[in-house]
Amino acid sequence: MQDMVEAPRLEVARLDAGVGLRRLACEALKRAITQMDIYGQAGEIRLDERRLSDDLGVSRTPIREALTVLEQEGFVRSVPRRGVYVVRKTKREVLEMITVWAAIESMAAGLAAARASDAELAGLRAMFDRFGTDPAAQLSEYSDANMAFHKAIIGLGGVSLMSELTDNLFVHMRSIRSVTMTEGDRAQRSIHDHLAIVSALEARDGALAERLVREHTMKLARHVEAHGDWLDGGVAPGMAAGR
Amino acid sequence: MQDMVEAPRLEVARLDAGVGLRRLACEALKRAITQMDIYGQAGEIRLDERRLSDDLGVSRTPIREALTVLEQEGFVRSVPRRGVYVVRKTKREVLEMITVWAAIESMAAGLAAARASDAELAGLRAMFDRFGTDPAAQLSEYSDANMAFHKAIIGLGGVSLMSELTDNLFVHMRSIRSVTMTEGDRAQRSIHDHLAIVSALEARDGALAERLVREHTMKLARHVEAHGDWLDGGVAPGMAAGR
DNA sequence: GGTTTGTATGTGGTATACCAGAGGTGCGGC
DNA sequence: GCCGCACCTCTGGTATACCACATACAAACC
Repeated sequence: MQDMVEAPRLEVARLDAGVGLRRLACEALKRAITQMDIYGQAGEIRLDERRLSDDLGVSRTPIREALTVLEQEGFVRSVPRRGVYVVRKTKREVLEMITVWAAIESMAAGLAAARASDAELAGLRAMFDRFGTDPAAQLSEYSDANMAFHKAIIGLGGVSLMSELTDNLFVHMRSIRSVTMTEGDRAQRSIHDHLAIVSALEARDGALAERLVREHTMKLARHVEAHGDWLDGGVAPGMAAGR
Repeated sequence: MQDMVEAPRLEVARLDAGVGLRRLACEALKRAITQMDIYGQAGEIRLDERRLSDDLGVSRTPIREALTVLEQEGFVRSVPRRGVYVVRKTKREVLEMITVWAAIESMAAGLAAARASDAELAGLRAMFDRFGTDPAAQLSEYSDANMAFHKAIIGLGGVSLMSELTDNLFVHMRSIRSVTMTEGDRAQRSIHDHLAIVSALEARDGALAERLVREHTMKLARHVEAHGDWLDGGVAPGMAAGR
């Protein structure tokens, strides 16, 4: 107004007050649940509200709100007057999640072929250089890279709702990644599929990309169909050996 | 025990004890929000927790939990220390919902072609006889029938997760059905598309059913793209004339 | 007269107290 | 010794009280 020269302003960091304990508690609980090997131990895993509020140092109210959110997202199940239990996904539910994932990601791939920029596709291809072509080395690390790849494709679709929906699915899938990584050459073939998908996207062949993505993901579904029986009541294979 | 004849028991409605006030409040609020014409009025629609708890006759705690659920489902937005507001979907968000819907339902149609029984498909075709072939008569009723048809297809896919996810989407879509029903012959063409989809399913042509469903739904997306500008800040057309 | 600051009010966030129902355990009767 | 009932305890559900923050209005000072 009075001049072009700005008065020397104190650049404070805008500390986001009001983030609320609910969000904090929710994230803490989700982290705790996802990194806990749910399938490693037998018996129902019950969450005690009072115990949680003691451990986290907040009252029961934010805990309850966080548990409500987690229940909506499918991580826990609250049975009235009994308590809230960590849910163990059944094989059928895992297969359903993979199917929905396939549906969404395949459409996202079709959209990405049309609207993604060349630079974005180049970035997608660059993801492979980051961890090399020997995925058998660090399975867990490869698992994360795998997830990142699929997330990236969905993001390239440009429909943020797809990213939101699949984010939840991926968090669920992460807890059963032990089954997705067995059979060492599966990872190798997975890489091959991924490269073919990137090539289809670069060729702007939406229909092909769509088909490849769907077939790739449904391949995982068939794998779980064949080797995922331990989900229904058994114990995770290889989990006893430790993380 | 003592006899086969049962003592005359009072069949009370089993006022769902244990379901909790949270569920009750949640459903009441969702009903109130969905049947309120969100786009008819200008300005932010704020929900006062104390007012709601007074009106519903329960304390603020179940109200807050219900609002948390509704926020997760995308009906309201809670900004800290300010209040909770009813969300108005932007045109972009509506388009995203339709896109996700198309992705899920098309895959469901492909699955349905393979796994639905003949009887189920016959029931699907029977849905058209229920309200005749003149959908222009009662638009709102046709809208519901339309939704029911698409829900049925998704149900026939056999993946219950798809039904759960799209149920939320459909509830959101319901509140903007005014735009989906404009252009009288759109409904006519919609019926035509639906019949073609049923025929493809009956022919067990999964790929065709998949393509038809996706094209049909994306037709709606293009319609919204063309005529849905009032979503971003305007007032719903035809809403002023009254319900 | 305009801007700034202080205060008051209202609203969401949190904590806590109370209530009700579901299991578990112990005691008594059979 | 075994079964059943009653009481107790533990836990989730609900209500309410309190607190912190945000906004708006008003007054005072520049």
